[in-house]
Amino acid sequence: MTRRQEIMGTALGLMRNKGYLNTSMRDIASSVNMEAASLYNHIKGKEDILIDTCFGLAEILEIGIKEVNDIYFNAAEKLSMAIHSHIKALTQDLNASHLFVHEWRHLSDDKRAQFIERRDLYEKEFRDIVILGFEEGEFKDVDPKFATLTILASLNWVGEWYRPQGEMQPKEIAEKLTHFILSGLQKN
Amino acid sequence: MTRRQEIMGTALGLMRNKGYLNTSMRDIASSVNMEAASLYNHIKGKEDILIDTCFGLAEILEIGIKEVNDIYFNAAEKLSMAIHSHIKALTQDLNASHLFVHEWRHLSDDKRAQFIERRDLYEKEFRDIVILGFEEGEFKDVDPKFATLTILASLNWVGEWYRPQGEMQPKEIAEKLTHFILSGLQKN
DNA sequence: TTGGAAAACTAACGAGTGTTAGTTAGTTTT
DNA sequence: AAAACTAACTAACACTCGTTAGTTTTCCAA
Repeated sequence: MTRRQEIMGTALGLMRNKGYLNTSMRDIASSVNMEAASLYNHIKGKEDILIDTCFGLAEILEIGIKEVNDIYFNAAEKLSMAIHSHIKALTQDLNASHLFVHEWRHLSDDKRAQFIERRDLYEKEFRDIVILGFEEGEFKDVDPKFATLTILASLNWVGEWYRPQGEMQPKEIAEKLTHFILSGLQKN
Repeated sequence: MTRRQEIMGTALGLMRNKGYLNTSMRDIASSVNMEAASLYNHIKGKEDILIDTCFGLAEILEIGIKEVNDIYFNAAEKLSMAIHSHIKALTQDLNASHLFVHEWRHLSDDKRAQFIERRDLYEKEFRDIVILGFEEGEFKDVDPKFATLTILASLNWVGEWYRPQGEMQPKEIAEKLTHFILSGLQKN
């Protein structure tokens, strides 16, 4: 592991605990036993951490959804695989997920605009699955925009309560979410 | 409207746009055309804004869920009313909702502990409805904890995309959410 | 063994932070 | 008329922030 990766990893942990703005370069530095100024031999600046993390996770998610839309045909199957891919990516690194879900707001204006654009595109890929399901006659005639936002809210919230040492593992979480989203709470 | 309310309202708007930590007392002051120091004639400090807002909304939500659990009997009906109450409270003041959903993390340690306690209690009231539904034989045998977290994630996310001037109004949103949560996406 | 890059250091800059102290003008109460 | 209160002000305190400049140490390939 390079020093850069060590710094990044430590920074992400701090930022998940205290928030991006509340984590100072001096906090990060002392956590890896160096001075704040020395960090600049490895990273360009504080925002680098946020940028790398947010866009890194965005890319993983994009690759995941594209794979799903390439390989599978049935909408329910697609949705299931998309949920599995999303949950796998989010639970892989909870520190990174926190930045991706919560702290992207603190990106500088242009980077934030780029991030939102890619986020909207990802949302659209999800929405297309919902629409496909309706066209196939498998899904109800719901408002696709509304349904997609609701689904993604549920998925992203997993990062808030999932614990790697807990009893529910990513695969099981994804299965339960898929079932819940497809068939709801009510019997019959 | 008192000067205090004016300051609070303005501060909440700024904090929703820029985040709590990124909003300085000087920002707030200049938005109400006074000096930062003068704010202290009306509020005790910056955290006052966060405390008042978070606990104020918490109380509204608590009253709502208690009313639901007092009046209604059927689990599906209870859930529907709880969702309506929650969405009504959240959409009433989007600026306050943002602080309630996102910025409570920046409360000082003891206040944050109090907040989490009340949040967990509210969650439990919701969970009891899910459990009741299963006992009544109306709901599926889902993991109540998991289901409740997923439901609340969907509800809280509404504050991110709801626009008062948009076409979907709180009542309709609540209805759609209820239907989605009860019966899911899939036909049959 | 040595030259040079990599990686650490110290010191400082300039800006911004929440908050307090002390003061003043205007209004209300006694 | 005197006292008290309200709400604004200026000035400053005591920090913290991200970052840069310049310097020294570490370490590895030639």
